[in-house]
Amino acid sequence: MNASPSNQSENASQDTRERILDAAEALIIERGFAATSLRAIADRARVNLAATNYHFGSKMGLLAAVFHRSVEPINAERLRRINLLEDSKRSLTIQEILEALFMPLVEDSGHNNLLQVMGRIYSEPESITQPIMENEFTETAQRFIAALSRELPDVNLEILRWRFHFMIGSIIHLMKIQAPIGMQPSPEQLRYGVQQLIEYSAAGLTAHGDNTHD
Amino acid sequence: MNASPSNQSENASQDTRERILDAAEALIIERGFAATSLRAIADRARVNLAATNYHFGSKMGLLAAVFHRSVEPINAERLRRINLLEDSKRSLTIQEILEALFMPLVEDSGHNNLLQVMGRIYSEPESITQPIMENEFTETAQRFIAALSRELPDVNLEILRWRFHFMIGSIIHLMKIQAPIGMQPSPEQLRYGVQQLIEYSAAGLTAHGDNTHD
DNA sequence: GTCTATACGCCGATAGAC
DNA sequence: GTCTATCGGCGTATAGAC
Repeated sequence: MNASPSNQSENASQDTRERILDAAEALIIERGFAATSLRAIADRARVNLAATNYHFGSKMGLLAAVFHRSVEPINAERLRRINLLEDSKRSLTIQEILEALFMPLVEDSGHNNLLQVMGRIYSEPESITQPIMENEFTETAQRFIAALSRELPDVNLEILRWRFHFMIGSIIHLMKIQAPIGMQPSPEQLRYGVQQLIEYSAAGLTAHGDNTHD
Repeated sequence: MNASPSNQSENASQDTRERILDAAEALIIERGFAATSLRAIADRARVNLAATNYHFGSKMGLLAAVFHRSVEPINAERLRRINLLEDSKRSLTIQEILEALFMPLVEDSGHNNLLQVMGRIYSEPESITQPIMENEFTETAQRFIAALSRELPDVNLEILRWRFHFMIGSIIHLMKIQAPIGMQPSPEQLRYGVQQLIEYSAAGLTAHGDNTHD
């Protein structure tokens, strides 16, 4: 495994790309995206400054690539779990669905810096970053909203969408406060926070609207 | 009222400061903070570039001043309402407390661009912006957590703090998606979203922890 | 004190040689 | 594919005019 490549020039190019991605990821975790310059990334990756723009087009393109590499396996695991649950044909609890959505974030699956990257990137400036994440997350969100709606027939679909957004806001905020400057949150803290979030969100999602007073 | 000032130089200085603040606020709402340069702000305010740094020390200092000017009356109104509620000496509903916290955001009190500024600023890059907002919000948060804790004696205080953070994440996310690029959300939409959030959060805050399954 | 003119060292991006 | 050179714009600092 990982034997010497048959085509060395192809591999060299792949290697440059990967080195840039690795360096960018490390620096983003350390300092955040806005505070990380392409020059610092190029230095760390031992490549020329212009190589970053050659391979990724722009700083934003590089951000999108780093984010995608981190979030793609998590989304895949989320979809695997919700598929498993739905294949069982039985009725699901809200807890089960939310566990399928959130537990892949805190369970180690090879790399363990996914959460740190996401925490950083979710904290980045507005209009540039948000479309990237929305695209990355749309399919997953639709699948889980559908699953929740199936188990919550009394909650109007439009209202359920609102509530799903509130939940997303909570998990984003959780990742931000758990991943402050260069500090690594302990896995136990993270898992505990996510468990609290699941309990909180399950209650919020199932709220019935007529208890407006007393 | 507003008669000619007795000291014109004092007034001129105040005027420059205010013009910079106004220009900064307008541009931040239009483009976001990171995308707004001090040069653009100075041009719009018809002052010299260096005047921005003279009056506010740095771009971040200017951001803090803009944010403070927007959020201070809202926090004052929040505290006024929670004081009123607590002075009544009766037991409060969670709904009432959350309305005191969130309704000042969507009720017009003179200016109506407070929400847009906050939506923009909450979307800005991480470590620079977050301390500003935390300082601005700490007193209010403590008062409301205390009020909620009084009415939720069965919820462990540490868990209640987690849940309060989840709720803050939701309102931040709501402000971000309601205030996208240059677009003004309708007051009805905003009010509806906040009402949904109150209902959702009230259910989440009161969740009792032993319904982990079925 | 208030404000201006000017400059310094970064930044992201790109054109063109190899 | 990679490199050098360079561009315009940025936040910031300061010396000096009023």
